[in-house]
Amino acid sequence: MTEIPESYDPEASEANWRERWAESDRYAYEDTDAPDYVIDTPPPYPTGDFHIGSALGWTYMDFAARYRRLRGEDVLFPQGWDCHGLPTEVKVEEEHGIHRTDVPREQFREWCVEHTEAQIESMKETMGRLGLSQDWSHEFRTMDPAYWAKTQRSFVEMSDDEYVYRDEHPVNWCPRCETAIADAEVENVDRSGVLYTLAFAGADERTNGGAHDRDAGANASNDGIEIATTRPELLAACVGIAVSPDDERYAGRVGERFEVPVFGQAVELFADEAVDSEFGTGAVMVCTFGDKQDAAWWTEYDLDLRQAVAEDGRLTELAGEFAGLEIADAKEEIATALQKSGDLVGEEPIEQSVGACWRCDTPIEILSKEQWFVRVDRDEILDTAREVEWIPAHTYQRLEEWTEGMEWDWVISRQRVFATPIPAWSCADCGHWHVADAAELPVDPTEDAPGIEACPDCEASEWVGETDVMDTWMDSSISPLHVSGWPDADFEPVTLRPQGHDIIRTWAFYTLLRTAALEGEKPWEQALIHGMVFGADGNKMSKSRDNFVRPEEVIEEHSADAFRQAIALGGQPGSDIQFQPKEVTSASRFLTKCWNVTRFAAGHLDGASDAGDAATGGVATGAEPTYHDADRWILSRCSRVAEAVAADMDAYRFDSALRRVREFVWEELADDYVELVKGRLYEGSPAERAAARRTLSTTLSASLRMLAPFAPFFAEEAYHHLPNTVGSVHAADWPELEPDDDGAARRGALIADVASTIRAWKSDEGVALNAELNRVAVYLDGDDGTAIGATNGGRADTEGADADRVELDTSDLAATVNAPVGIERGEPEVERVPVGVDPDHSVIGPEFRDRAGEVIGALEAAPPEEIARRKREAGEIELDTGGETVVLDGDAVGIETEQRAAGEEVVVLDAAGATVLVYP
RNA sequence: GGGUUCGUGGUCUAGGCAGGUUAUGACACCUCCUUGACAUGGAGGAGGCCGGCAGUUCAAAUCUGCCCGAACCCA
Repeated sequence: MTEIPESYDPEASEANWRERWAESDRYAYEDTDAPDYVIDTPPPYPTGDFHIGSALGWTYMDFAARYRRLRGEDVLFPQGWDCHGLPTEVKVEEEHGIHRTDVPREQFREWCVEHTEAQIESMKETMGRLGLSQDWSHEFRTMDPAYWAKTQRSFVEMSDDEYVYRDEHPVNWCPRCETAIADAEVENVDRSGVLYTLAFAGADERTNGGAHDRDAGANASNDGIEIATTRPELLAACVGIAVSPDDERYAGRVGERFEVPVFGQAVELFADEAVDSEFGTGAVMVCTFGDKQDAAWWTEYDLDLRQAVAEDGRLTELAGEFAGLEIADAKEEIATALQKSGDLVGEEPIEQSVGACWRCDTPIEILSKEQWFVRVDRDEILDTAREVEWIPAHTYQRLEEWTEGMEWDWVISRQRVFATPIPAWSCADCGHWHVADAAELPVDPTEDAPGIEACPDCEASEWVGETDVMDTWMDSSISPLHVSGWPDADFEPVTLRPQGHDIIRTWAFYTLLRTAALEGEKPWEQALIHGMVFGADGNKMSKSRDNFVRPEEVIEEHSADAFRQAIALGGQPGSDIQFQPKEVTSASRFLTKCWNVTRFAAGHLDGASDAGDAATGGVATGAEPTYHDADRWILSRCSRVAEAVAADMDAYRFDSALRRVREFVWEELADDYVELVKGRLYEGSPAERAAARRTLSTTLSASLRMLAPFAPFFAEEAYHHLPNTVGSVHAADWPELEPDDDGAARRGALIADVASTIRAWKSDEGVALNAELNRVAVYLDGDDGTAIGATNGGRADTEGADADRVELDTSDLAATVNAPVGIERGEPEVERVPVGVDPDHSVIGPEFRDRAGEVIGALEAAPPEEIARRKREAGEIELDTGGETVVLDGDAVGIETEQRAAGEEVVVLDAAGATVLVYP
């Protein structure tokens, strides 16, 4: 007998399989004729931390990947890394105690690469521990030249197609990172600020902006105006004042000019719908630029450009004596100056929402800069997005809302180092921009010369390489293209994009934009959008809340397989899930249960030549099996369960799929079937033992294969211990069992239920479960007798049903309950006392419509024995309802009975479909 | 302010699109049981105005409207 340990040791087993899988190419994509299933796996930013939220997304992908392999599809589950970005630069600066400008760009890049490689290793370690089955031969890193050559290629193509252009335009600017950032990288944060009310004096037409002439106001023909602002530090950038056109306070004053206090430039009042007259005084100052609204007005009203904030977040020369101050200090000093000059007329605290850099939380400024942009074609993006199947469907609306709100084109240039170089040069003489040719890529224009000599505009031949680099989303948003072999291979949408709902507006959005622009195609067939993971207290996991759980901790305490199941059962994909340690506990108990069943089965199957091949259900060489109803029943159940689980998996309902597998294995296979066949396995004839063995082998093998996507380590371990299996469970096929005849399955189900009813009764009575009983008699109920007789075709009459009852095979049942079992005809020799009625609402409701309530009331009010008598004698039931007589078909009413034994020696039990008399 | 999702025993969750038996399961709790795979087991029990109010309907956890509450996204 094969050594099969008494208990399952997940730690040893998982370590073992992890190693063996790593050595094999088990999960490698094989380009065969089978349908492809290609996952556009998220390339995470290599922070070094693969947290529980990531684990959620990746276990979903792994469930799908493993399931599809069992279905025989060619699965490509690659893994990429979105390497470029500021956080790495900052880390490297810290590690080496330098500023990035202190060393050559090439040196700095090298350090970033080294750092990133270490972070990637750490995350791969966690991925391995979780049992993820990526195909590492398809790993990609956006920092590798082979990859960023593709990013550059996409830039060049989009430049040729005029999606990419260079222009001066207001952009979001992070003063700390000192780079432009895209709308998607701006997050609104709530903070308390101060709302200042400032007095602007009326200004004479002749007054000239910039002159510090406080007397100008005094001579002006118009009155002053009070405006409200939270940003007095931007006064130097003030280029206008706006009011609502409906605001009566300012009726007729549009066009008047005012003098900006302290700084003295003159600005004009204009009216615009966008002004909220409820806010402050109803008059707001317009700066270049306080916010996006200012930028919009700047364009619409052709206002001056006064840039008061520099790239480093300090005030410019425009701010005169305040130049060089940082925003916060400038705010205070200018407020003080306003107070001194008497122009500060009010201050009050206010809660406001300000845009901040999502990487460092620093409030952003809007600066007008010459940058590279990608044109945002909202219609094209949404048309593309609508071709994708979004799971769940409502996640599309997130994308739609975001897309429709896009006002600015996507700024893709970044003033950083560790990123994909923008493949362009400018002419030193005339400033003409030359974008690289596709054949030159990859290229670093800070080091390489362009492929052309003379400037096509001015014939000069001195070129300045672009030092700006690309937004990292330019790298990651071509991931489906990269994965499918672009640009060498023709692009076809990949199967699945799995990602969290938090990056719909970024990764999903940009990928749709880029695939549509480059290939005129949708990037993927399906987008599976998952939720976030919350801690035990119901809040989003965070270190500060101390509700943080690391996947490694859970794996160490229980196992990766238990963790994966807990994730699957946490809720349906798409919803946020709360991490439940109790689900992990429950999952590891299930594994113990499975282990014990496997151990039991292995003991009976080992060396048994009649057990068949579990993997294929192939023909065995030993005794020809004689199947019992119990065998046919569990085979039929197993077949149905495999179909239902597959349907769930196809719909990405991992929660439901795993629940089905568990219920089947635990309740039906272990609790019922195994109990039913023990007798046969121990002391049956060779033929009936062979049937039990083969059935056990088939159903257990099928169960392990269904469990394999969720608990890959356990399934592999158990599968290897199960005799007659060949190779890895992960290389097996999805269970497809011959559907058995319905009648036998129903008879088996009845036997299982009777056994379980008697087991429950024994337990209740405090009788040992293997205690011998004198005799058991099973009386089939009318309805189920009919159902069981279905093999005879049509509705069974008494004879048919009886004939079938004789066929009901009781040997398994007898062995299980440890008593001779008889199938009896007719009614049991016991008192059946009607105790209630069970009206069929779906019949009575539609028939009697608004009188249904009365009918049911009358039914329930009448004595049950009377109803039962009428039903029995007439086949229909006459009832008085409020003076009116109605007639019900007898079939519309079930009679609830309690059954009492005539003699004291008999116990009457109700099973589903039968009445069971136990003679103890 | 706009959008989306969600409110089901103590906790978490299924069911809701296609209205119709006793509302699913897990964890915790209580009682009983060592039987030849398993006490990390088995059998049973208690615990629910399915957020609230209206409406539609013979019939609502399920459909509709409003309200209350929560989370996320956007402004």
